[in-house]
Amino acid sequence: MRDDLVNNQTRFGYRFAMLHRLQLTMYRDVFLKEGIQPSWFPFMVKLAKESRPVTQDYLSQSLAIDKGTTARVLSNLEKNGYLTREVNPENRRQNNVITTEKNRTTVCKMLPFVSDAMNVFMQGFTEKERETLQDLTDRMINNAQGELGER
Amino acid sequence: MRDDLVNNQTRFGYRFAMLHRLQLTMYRDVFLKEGIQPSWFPFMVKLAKESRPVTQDYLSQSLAIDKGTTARVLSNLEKNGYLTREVNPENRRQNNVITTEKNRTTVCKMLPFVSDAMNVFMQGFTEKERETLQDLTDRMINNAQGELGER
DNA sequence: TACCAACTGTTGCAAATGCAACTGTTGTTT
DNA sequence: AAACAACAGTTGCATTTGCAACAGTTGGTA
Repeated sequence: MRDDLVNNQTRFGYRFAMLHRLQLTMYRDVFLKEGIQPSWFPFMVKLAKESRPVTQDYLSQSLAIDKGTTARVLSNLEKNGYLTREVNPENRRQNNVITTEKNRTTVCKMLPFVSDAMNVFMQGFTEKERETLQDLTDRMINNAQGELGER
Repeated sequence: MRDDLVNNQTRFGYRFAMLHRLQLTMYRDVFLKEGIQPSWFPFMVKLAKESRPVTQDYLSQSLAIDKGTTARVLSNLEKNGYLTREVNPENRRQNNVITTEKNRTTVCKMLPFVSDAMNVFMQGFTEKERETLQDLTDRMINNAQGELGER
């Protein structure tokens, strides 16, 4: 082992990727059994939380997911009845994307599984530690989105 | 906005995924310009740190990446001269995977870019906060790997 | 020895994903 | 008004990825 090769700073990249892969592994099966593709979920949750129509561009930007990918995922979600899309009459370049009740219901049904997975990750964490983690991760996301937004 | 729909616990899943996507966006270009596929990097780093041959199964398990994916990534890395593979004579099911000097050199060349990206994420973080983040993320990874390893 | 289960790696398949090129729409400038 | 740039979304392409089926190897058991 050559510990000098990779310092703690760079290892955060590895940690982010690991956490992402591990969580996917943890609930992929449950999602697929419910007919939900894991790639759908970020969009489903984001939409469920919105009370008014949003554009695809908004979803793409706020989730940091490519607009092409977004277009295809939304197309699948529409086919499966989780959302409706219609051209915005005031700006015919945009689509008004709106959640259905089916989407909200399904999201509520799936959230406990995510919560369970998160409990595995945070086994042995104090309430204080969970709060700290929340604070640090949210700040990192804001920092990164701020930087990328400037380009 | 319906904040009651998704509590803070479940939002950690979203945060992990966001951090992962954001970091990829941040240095994908730099990697590709150097002829490195982002998917190669975890394997390159892991191998560079090992002084003795490892199996594909070890890499797959320790990185939480599917063994099929591992086989294909390693095949590409071999073609590009970043590692050598040979059947282990003592157990002909296994491959001895060994880093080349080219791999170590390239990893060292790329690490500063990762480090820069991490600095963006942790803008405004105190040294103490970085240490806390390291502690919390490492514990989460251990928790999750422990759980998944039991299956 | 013969059989069988576990192990290790490979490959077919389907789905995901970023990029770039493209279409159509809107807004700005001359 | 005409030309052009910016915007929003779609699609072709190449790459990635997990799962499952498979092949070869090893170890244990009858």
